[in-house]
Amino acid sequence: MLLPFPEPYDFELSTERFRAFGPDLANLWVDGVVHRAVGGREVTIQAAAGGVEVEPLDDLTRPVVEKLLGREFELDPFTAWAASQPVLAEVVPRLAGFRPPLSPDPFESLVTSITAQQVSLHAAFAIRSRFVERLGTRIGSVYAFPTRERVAASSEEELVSLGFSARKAEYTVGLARLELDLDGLAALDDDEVRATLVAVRGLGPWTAEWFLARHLARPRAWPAGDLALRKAVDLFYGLDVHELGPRLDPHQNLSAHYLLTASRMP
DNA sequence: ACCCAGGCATTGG
DNA sequence: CCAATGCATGGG
Repeated sequence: MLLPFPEPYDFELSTERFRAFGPDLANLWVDGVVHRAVGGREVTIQAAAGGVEVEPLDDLTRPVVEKLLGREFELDPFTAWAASQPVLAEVVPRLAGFRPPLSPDPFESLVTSITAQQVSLHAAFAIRSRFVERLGTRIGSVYAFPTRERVAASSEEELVSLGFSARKAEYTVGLARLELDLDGLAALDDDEVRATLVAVRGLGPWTAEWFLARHLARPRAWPAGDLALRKAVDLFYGLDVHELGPRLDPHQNLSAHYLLTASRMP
């Protein structure tokens, strides 16, 4: 069934992140089709005229797919603004129809970031794949990302056996067991979310900012500590990432995604 | 055999 | 309060 998206929308380009650094077992891309477990069922998503074809599409799967594909981003104001900006006036049209994917679940978003701290994304994807395979539930051809309950019940040694450092294993299990309403973070403003997350062991400024950007889709999220973003900003602008941030206000999040994606286009 | 990669907490000055 | 250090894996 068709889930309409505002034009333009380039599904292939937008889902590039699900395959750019190795297979993502929780967001599995196979031959132009994205597979994702939702509520114990396998959902398939593929490009279609006027939007994406989603099977099955119902009240349970629709909000997850909309979140996953970043349907909440308002691209028109961004592209109109970008047209008058240095660098972005060139970069954004080259990625016409790019809509950053989001992490539909807060726990998944945070654990994904912990696994990606410091190491290359290739290494992070490999480690995370083993984690998803071991602690997640297989639903057809895809895996449901491990639940918070399942991770809370697992041991740090088990995660270490999958390639987590002892520290990251401790952070991940600790987060799962922590008494903190992760869904409730959506009700807080940006600075409150930052303060709450940074107070959690293992979650620093970088992780908090990517949570704002990739889970909450906050327009002003700007992961200035991100190594790849620093390099992209230096490449395109010859500027320090902290200098550029305020100039992009209030479009930092989409700008960051476009710059990062553009920086790895051939 | 190195060295670096989309951080973070800990330790030592 | 800032600088230095260890961390585990994958790719070059």
